[in-house]
Amino acid sequence: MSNKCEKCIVKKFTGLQTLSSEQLKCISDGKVTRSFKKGDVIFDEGDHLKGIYCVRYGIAKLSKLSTNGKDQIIKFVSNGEVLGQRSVIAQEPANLRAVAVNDMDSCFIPKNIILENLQNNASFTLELLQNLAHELKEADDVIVNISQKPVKNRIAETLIHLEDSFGVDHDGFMIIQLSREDISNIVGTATESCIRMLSELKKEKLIETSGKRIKIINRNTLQKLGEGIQH
Amino acid sequence: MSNKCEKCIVKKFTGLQTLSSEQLKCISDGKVTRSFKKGDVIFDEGDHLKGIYCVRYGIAKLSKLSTNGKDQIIKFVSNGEVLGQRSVIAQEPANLRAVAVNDMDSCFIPKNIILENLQNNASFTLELLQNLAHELKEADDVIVNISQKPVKNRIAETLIHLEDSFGVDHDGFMIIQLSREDISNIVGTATESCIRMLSELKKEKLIETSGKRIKIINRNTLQKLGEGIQH
DNA sequence: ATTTATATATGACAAATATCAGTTATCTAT
DNA sequence: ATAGATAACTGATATTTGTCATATATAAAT
Repeated sequence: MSNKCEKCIVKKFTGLQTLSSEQLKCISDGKVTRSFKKGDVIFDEGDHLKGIYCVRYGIAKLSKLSTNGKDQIIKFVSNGEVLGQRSVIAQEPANLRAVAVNDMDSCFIPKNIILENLQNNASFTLELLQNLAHELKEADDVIVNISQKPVKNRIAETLIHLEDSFGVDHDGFMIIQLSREDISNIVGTATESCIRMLSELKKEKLIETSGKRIKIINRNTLQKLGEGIQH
Repeated sequence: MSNKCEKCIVKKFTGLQTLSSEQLKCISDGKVTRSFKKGDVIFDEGDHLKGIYCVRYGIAKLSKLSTNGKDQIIKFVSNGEVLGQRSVIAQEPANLRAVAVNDMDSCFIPKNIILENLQNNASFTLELLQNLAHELKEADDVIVNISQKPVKNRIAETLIHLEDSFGVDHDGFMIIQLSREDISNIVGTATESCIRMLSELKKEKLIETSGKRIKIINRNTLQKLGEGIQH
């Protein structure tokens, strides 16, 4: 795996593609490759980030602690996506906590390089802008779903979304493996409720499980359920 | 009220401050002042926006229809704020519906002026970027609150937020007047539940009401309730 | 391989919220 | 000012979801 930014495939998925060769060289020289073990905290709510993390391999979850002590998962970030951009752009402390869902490799790009490009590189900034615009739309969707759909539908939707985002292995089980607690923290429900709903989905032959591993076996019905078309 | 952009006070609250005098002149010449009556739909989900709306006077609500037929209110936009920026930036159809909460005046700035500035005017783009970054943070907060706090707390928080955003009149009643249905669509609950909670807050002497008008009379306790400190 | 810890699962029950029905108040239009 | 329409309110009840207790399964550690 090359550690030259010019050759990194990740850049093609991010605003980094708009950086010039010299700039990429510069990042490449200054950058640090940071690896995290499953469960490691990449940054926490309130941290002052010194740069952004470009995920090369693995998955991170972004979450926020509620006053009731529950940790709401806001989104996942994986290969070719970027962590911490919002905070660096707004020059504010992180509003979310980032934790590695599995072992993870990332490139750390120092804040000053980002800020400099924000000043001088219009296409870079535009790219970030469209990134944020997309994230904002997704956040709006989450708000609607979480407030209007019953737990079971939200779980159905979450499973579809997780499969689409991270794919399945050779047996058809989803690549991403989350604890029941994580899933309940995505949909915003009690862990027991989440487990119950998964059991129902199993009984209804929409999914199969094997430990943490989950396989969708009736995608159509599950998807309709997630869209709230039927009970 | 001047209709020259160079002199418009609104520009100081928006990215428009970063436009040059010639650019402002250009917008001023090309722009259209658009007025809306209470309840008018400014744009709808799926509309292809031809520009953004800069609110000079009045308040608009942004909402999204759920599959269950309920309209989730995502946020409000008022004086000096901008409507439709996300869609124009992302060059996508609107993901939200915008409706005038009361009579409203706005300046319409055509898309091409925005897009051109996105290409050539780094400070303008940066300003928008920070705008979106802020909106994104707020959306994250909404997700956590709506999924983790009970209805009563969310209503308390909403009332505090509405008072802070739009202020009170000489009698201490909130300027913004929403229907009970609107309030329930902010917190994501049934209208009857919302009414019941407002009644409780009245009994507990945290608020007073007079028709649609609401006055906060024990801000401290209401705020603590909204923050989830106590039941 | 066996113990220990942690995660998953299920039942019984409590609490929160939604729904439905019906009443009263407020707004709107003539 | 009055009639009709719409919104606000309240009670009774159903449904959904959360909590607590406990059992079983899985993972981690010696």
